[in-house]
Amino acid sequence: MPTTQSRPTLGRIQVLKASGVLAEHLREGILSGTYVVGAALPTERHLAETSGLSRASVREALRMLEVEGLLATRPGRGGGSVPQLPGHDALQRAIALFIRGRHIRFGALLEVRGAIEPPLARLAAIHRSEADLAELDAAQAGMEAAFSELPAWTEGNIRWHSAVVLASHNDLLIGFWKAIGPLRYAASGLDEPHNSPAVRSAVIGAHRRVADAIRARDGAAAERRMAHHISAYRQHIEAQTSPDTELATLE
Amino acid sequence: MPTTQSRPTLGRIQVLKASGVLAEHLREGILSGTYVVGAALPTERHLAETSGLSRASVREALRMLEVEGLLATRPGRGGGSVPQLPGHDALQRAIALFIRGRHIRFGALLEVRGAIEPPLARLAAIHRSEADLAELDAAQAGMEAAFSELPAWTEGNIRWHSAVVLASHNDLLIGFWKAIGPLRYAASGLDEPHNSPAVRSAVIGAHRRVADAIRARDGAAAERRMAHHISAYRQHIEAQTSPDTELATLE
DNA sequence: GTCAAGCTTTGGTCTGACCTTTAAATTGAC
DNA sequence: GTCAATTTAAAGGTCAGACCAAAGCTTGAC
Repeated sequence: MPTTQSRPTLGRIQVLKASGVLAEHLREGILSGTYVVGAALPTERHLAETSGLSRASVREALRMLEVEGLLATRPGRGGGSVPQLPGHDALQRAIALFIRGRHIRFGALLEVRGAIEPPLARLAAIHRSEADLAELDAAQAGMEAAFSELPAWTEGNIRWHSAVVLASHNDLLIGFWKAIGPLRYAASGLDEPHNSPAVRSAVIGAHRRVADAIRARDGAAAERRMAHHISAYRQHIEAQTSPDTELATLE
Repeated sequence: MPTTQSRPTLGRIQVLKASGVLAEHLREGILSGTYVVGAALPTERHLAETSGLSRASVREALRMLEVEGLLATRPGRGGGSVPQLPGHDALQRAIALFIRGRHIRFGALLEVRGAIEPPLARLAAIHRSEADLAELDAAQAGMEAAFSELPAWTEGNIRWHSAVVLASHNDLLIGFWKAIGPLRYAASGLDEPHNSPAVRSAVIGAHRRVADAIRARDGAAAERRMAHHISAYRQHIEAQTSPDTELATLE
């Protein structure tokens, strides 16, 4: 019978699950401010009642939003599901999953870092505040003071690079950078015991030049110098670690 | 009584939920290959039996993995939960949520694009294959042919930039780039009806110069020229759209 | 006033049932 | 025998109701 009826193009009807619909509603409510961040949602039983769904469906929706970083749930009286805005941690988890799942090689991570950190330095030169400069100086001073104390040196190095990145005030790029950081460290052996004093002196000089450009609001110079610095680091690392190493578990 | 007992540093004991434990097990199994991608997982009832949990808990775990992009579930006989590796779509969803939640401004998105696309051009020059060059040429020819046909022109423009980006063969950076693309278009009015013929001629010239550098494997030139091209586009766009526009709904 | 015991609220989990979807198996007309 | 319609079975989707566990609140003994 129905062979000659009109067949409008209609691809794969999207069957919506109850939990999915509720999740969508809550997601939109949290992002748009209808559900106030920090103030607990109605209880599961209440959500079930008002939505007409079962508690099981409500809970599935809440689990989804939890994974998305949109709420945190705590048991017990005074607990509940508290909305929050997705932070760097949620972004980082998603990126880490992507990296593991797609078998991203270590070399590709170095490429990404080499790609985004110089532009971050440029943005830092443009957007940096006085407080950013102070933190940058403090990190630099810390490294120079810890010149011959390797754990502190490494820690200071991370702090310095973080200071540059944060000074960019570009939250999304900062998120990308922070997401690949831990994986890089994990793959390169956590700290870098392979730094000769000569290398460390060179690092201090390079940092100083980048910081000068940021202070002078010279974006082009900051980007160029950071690219140079990272390129040197990369040659240094690639001489010791195979760029074909596959990234494994996170932390 | 317990004031002087030894107090080892112990922060916030992590209380694990049954669903969380199961999710972790399945996640690890999928990523490590114990559960074969494409081959359905055991049924929910079976998972419940073997794990000793209830079906409700099993389903919460499955919902979590579904959000993470690690599996797809279909009802009906022959259906089931089929493992998959997280793709660009999952990454894009997470990034889109981050952008909405953190109220990232349109201007910041332009910064991100300006930051990562030039390095992508450099990587394209390094890693491009012959097939990549062919696609790049085809996109270029398509644009020139559609010079006075705006929708096709815009489509061709996207295709050309995609061709450059894909030629980089850096899956993570490609993921970043693809994630911010739709949001950029959404915020800038989807297509760009504001292109005068003079602008379009300039675009064709700029594209040709970038492509030449990629063909010649000249990474530095490709990056420089792409940066120049994007910078011009950005000034063009910012004259028409406020960079302070907040990004709203996706798609 | 202090502190411990119990109460109450809220999420966490389980059991078992029933509905819906979809592919496979069966049946029957030709 | 072949093919289409029908039936059946195997999944996921949903629900209802119970009980457990955590954690703040209340109350009462001291």
